[in-house]
Amino acid sequence: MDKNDTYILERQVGFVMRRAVQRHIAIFSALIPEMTPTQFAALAKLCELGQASQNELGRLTSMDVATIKGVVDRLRARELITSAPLESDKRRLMLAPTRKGRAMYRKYAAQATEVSRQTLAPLDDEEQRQLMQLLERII
Amino acid sequence: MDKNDTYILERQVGFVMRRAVQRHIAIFSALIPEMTPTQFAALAKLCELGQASQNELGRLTSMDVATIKGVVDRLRARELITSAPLESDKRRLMLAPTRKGRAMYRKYAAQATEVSRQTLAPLDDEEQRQLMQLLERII
DNA sequence: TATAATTTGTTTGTGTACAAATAGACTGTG
DNA sequence: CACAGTCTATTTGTACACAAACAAATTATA
Repeated sequence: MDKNDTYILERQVGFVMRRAVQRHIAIFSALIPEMTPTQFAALAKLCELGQASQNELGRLTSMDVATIKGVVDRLRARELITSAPLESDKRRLMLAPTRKGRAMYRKYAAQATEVSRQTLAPLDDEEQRQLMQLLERII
Repeated sequence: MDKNDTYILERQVGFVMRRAVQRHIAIFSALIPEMTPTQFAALAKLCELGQASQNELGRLTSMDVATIKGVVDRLRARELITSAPLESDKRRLMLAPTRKGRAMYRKYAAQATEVSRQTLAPLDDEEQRQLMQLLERII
């Protein structure tokens, strides 16, 4: 078995990305203990859109139907968003942020940007741009 | 509010990394449907080491104590690894791959390398090296 | 040596994440 | 109109992932 054939866990992209995500989540929960990255993503996107169906919000935040349901349930339980079936299409569940939800988003938007800044802090500006571009290409 | 102050989900490292990991996991489970990336990581590291305590294996694979316990339980249930308390230190649970576990590892090691290859396929060699190096620096 | 601190492992609870099965609502086409 | 296909949401089951609390064993130190 050649040296280059050996499987080395530490050199696999998946492993390295998993660890990078772990560090990112740790930074996030240190700066924004009130909610998870996923919850914030859904709330932020909904605030940006004004309103959206659950499915639509899931697609735009890259969450599976089952996942977005759970996230929406928890956001609704905390009264950060509301949901109501759409009159014109009774399959769809329209979501909208509450005043409290919008306030929460405004409160943490700057912090969320800071999370990204700290995550990328070991890199200089050019390297940060490179990393983002490379990541976007392997999505 | 300045344009640059606006929080744009799609431009946050965390969001982009989460999507890249999603794609990676999809590739993994297409090529290696028999086990998860996490299970394979633990099995691979244990095969590399020959044996290790549960805690040690967790540290080396970046898994939380609760997480590694679950992973170990499932690998043991499938008879890919064995576990036994250590005589000289009764706190420690020594793990080792079974013959079946080693066979499984050998069977999929090349496939696992292929998973990394396909994940990075959109990038040329130089870009792949860059991405890996940049990721390693933000861990 | 007694006990304080550390290490290892388990348990519980919460939160993603996805597959697969189901049900109800809509849309398009014959 | 009928009905096949599609879309939206829910439910169930499995698998990470981490925090916090706990017990047991070991090590360090007073």
